[in-house]
Amino acid sequence: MTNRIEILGKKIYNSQADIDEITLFISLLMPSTIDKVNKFFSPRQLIKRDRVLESLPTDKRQLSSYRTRLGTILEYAVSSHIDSLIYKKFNSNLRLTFVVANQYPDFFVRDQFLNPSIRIEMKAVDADSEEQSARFEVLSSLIQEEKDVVVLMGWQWFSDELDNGVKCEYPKIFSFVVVPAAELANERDESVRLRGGRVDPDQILVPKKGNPSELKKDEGNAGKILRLVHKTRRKEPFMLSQHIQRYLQFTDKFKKK
DNA sequence: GAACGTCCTACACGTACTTT
DNA sequence: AAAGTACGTGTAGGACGTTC
Repeated sequence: MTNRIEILGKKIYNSQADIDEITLFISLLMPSTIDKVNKFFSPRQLIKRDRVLESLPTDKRQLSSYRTRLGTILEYAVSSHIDSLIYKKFNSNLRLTFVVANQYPDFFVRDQFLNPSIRIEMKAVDADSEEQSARFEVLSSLIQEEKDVVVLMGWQWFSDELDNGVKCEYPKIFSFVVVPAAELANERDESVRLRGGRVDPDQILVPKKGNPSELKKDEGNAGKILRLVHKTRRKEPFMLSQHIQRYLQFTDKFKKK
């Protein structure tokens, strides 16, 4: 395992890795990272009192806000652990950096010359939200097929008890998937087309409700993570790529019981 | 009941303009 | 000139009613 990571990392900083290898590389780094975040970061810094003593917002405007915030914090924690792993193995040949410009993507893995070798978009999804409507809306035209991956993580509140008996809760990441961004975007675009829409380089268009022959700009539904793969394609998973199949296994974990 | 469509909110800024 | 007000923008998300 460790050896595989080292081989892949070396290929990456020598610019010899393809997108499947890049996806695998990030995937292999995730389990121990998530384990660390769940065992140390989250119970230490995201802990709060019991739901009864310290309730979560129920007002939807607060809900949206705290989920966004928690997602960002988890992205920070996860990315920091990934970076400490690659720092140990590759020193300054590879590093995981934040993209500080407020735009796609979230992170670059940079090589020794600080050139981006991998571009990462990270999404943290709350299992308890009504419809997991985190979105992947990046236009296909902005995606670099050979470099871009999306990391999705599912999290939920976990109830626990301190040694002194105090009841508490903190978020735990229970699932993840790493997918080439281009594949996910293609799947989304295909879904838009199957619904009668059109994908341009600069916008996603969907049929108007009253008058389906007329197209209008998508309002943000196309990228919602549970809607990404069109239902007709979901019925025939063997037609889909391995990556998309793994993506569907990930989203299945969110389906309401 | 799942899938889809509509409309809403927070944040972290920004600019343009008015009041003190 | 400084402080305050009003509204704008892009990126994060959200609930919920309607349709299939």
